[in-house]
Amino acid sequence: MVGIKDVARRAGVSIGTVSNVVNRPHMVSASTRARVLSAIQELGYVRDESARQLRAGRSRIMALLVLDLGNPFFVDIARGAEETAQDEGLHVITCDSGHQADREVSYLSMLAEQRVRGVLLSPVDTSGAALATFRRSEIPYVFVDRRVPADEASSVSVDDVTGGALAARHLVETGHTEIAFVNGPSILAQCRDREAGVRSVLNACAARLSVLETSELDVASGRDAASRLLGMSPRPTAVFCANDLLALGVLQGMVAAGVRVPDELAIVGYDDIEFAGAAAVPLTSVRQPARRLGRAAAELLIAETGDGDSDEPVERQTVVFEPELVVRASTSLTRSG
Amino acid sequence: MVGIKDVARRAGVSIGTVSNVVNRPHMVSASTRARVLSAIQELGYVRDESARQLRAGRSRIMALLVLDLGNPFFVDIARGAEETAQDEGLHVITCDSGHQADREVSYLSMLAEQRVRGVLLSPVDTSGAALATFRRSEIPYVFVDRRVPADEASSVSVDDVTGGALAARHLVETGHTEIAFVNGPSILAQCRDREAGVRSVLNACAARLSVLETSELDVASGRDAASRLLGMSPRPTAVFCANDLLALGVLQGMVAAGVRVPDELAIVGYDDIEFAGAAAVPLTSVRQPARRLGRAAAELLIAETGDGDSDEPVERQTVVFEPELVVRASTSLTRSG
DNA sequence: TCATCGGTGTGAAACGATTCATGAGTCAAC
DNA sequence: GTTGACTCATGAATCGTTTCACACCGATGA
Repeated sequence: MVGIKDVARRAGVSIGTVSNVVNRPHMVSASTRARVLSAIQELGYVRDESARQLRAGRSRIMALLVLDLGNPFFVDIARGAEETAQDEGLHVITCDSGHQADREVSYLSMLAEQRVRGVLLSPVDTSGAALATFRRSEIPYVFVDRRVPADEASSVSVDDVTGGALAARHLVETGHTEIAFVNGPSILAQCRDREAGVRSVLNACAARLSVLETSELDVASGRDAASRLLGMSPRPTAVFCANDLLALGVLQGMVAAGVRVPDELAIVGYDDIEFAGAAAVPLTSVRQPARRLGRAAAELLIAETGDGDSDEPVERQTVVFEPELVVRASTSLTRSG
Repeated sequence: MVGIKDVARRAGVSIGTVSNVVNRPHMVSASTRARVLSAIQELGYVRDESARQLRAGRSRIMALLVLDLGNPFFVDIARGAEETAQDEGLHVITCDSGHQADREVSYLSMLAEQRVRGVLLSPVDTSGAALATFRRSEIPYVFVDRRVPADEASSVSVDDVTGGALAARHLVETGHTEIAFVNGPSILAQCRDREAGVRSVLNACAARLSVLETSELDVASGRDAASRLLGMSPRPTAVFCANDLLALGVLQGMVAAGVRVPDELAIVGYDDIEFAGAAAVPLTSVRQPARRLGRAAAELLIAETGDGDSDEPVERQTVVFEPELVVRASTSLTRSG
């Protein structure tokens, strides 16, 4: 593989000069520069980032480690992060832990070995066992879609308690008193918070709440939940799902079972992914500003890693966005039900 | 940041010994090994992959560069690739070109600088302008979801001509004679092939075909196409879309306009993403084995990069999977239409 | 004529790991 | 007591860059 010294030889200059041509062209006379550039062209020289990084001690890559790329919510976060990174001349690599703690650990250790500039992290494991070892690497990280105390790290999240409350209030206001909450694994803070929001509203009124916990936050789990809901008596008249994938699964199960939505069962999802609006019955959902989440997280991380020229420690920030309820057909009675 | 020499000093051994403990533990006596390991623990040493890679000349990372992570089809490909990579002790990083040639170029040059082990590539640009410079880096690559001549590179794809024909035949067989094909940008080989498949069937029978080309392969473009379809006269009775995102958009537009599906308009999608089955009207779709695609591509790449120990050039392979039609409600008349 | 100075280019010292030839020590066999 | 074989550990060379102190050169000013 052709290296800088091959270029130097070809152009008849020293390797230092080649490096200057590449990194500080103004320090090199026009004629030399032209000679070096054409040598680079002819040889097809591509600079070796690992050598560069070894010398520099820092990488130009930031990582985004998400819970589930199958969830378009996280894809939107990735898009937001990439937008910001691109503005700063950084690259983003996206890793998918698939909700598995061991994969999270494996990715984190790889990222530490790569000495990435920083990590945007949407962690599986709240206990921090995975993070405990990573933290020693001193690579900065920012939590995404998870609020943590500011002394631990910066974080960008959406107020899930409010989100849960929004959904619950909407169901109460549309007259439901028998409500189910299909929640994901309670190990996830998002799930616990959404449930807390739901309870805060329902405890204050006459509605009855049943909570069904699923093992995953995906469509298949939603279908499972649907069959469990069908077996309940009295059967709830409304169901709120911890995310849109669950809601789509529940909807699918209900449609298959001939249950009319929203007449016999109202459904509210969470995230407002693009597919929510295109569902069998367009889903009412709690919208999260995913792209802005990604942008903000990347900005915080960049601020934290700084340009390395100032020594003052950047203070950590906790950014919390507000969710928004989007009402669609899945909770709006159109015919007399 | 703590390096191998800090560990060596702490454990009272040479750096070579520390390296041996990490990479060939059996070559080190038990007592020394224990001493070194505890030094590593205490100091929180994390080996620097860039130094390692600089020495080794090769990376342990393979890249997957896809057209659009917002399309679950590509997420499934990523999952498949990761499964295979994990078995080989490699890591996958996923990059999203978002159908933009300039981002593709930018990612490719980053990957070349990183000296990744190889790239699984689902390219925007068929002309190969982006690839032309990348090819000089001599980093192996395998095409995913795009067939190319075997002398150019290995490739793993699905027979899109057959896929298009499957969809068209299904529509003809269910009695349609006025058929629209909502296609993505014809710059994409997949789109051209699917159209060819459609034409091969429709030319042989009495059906009439109109082709609508969209600028993107996403839900929003599908909605646009829907409004164009609504304005046509005679209005087609069936529409085949080049992927499920387009189909979902068309479906959404039709439902919003009060057009009954499938009674007034039958719809067929492509890819059979998970959301197709959960749509407003469950979509008939042409299924592609995305995960197997990813797995196969990763396997080919790994075979190609080899273990570096043998010099015989691995011959390139062209793997082609067969698509499969999945019939659902969007093309099955249930009431008298 | 001599010091100074900006503009260019050089060469060597890092960066942090891996690897390999070599050496030091131990033990068994002759 | 010498030899050979074997086990462990060492130290230096190496990977491909960047960076920095220094050298060179022609021009300018005193």
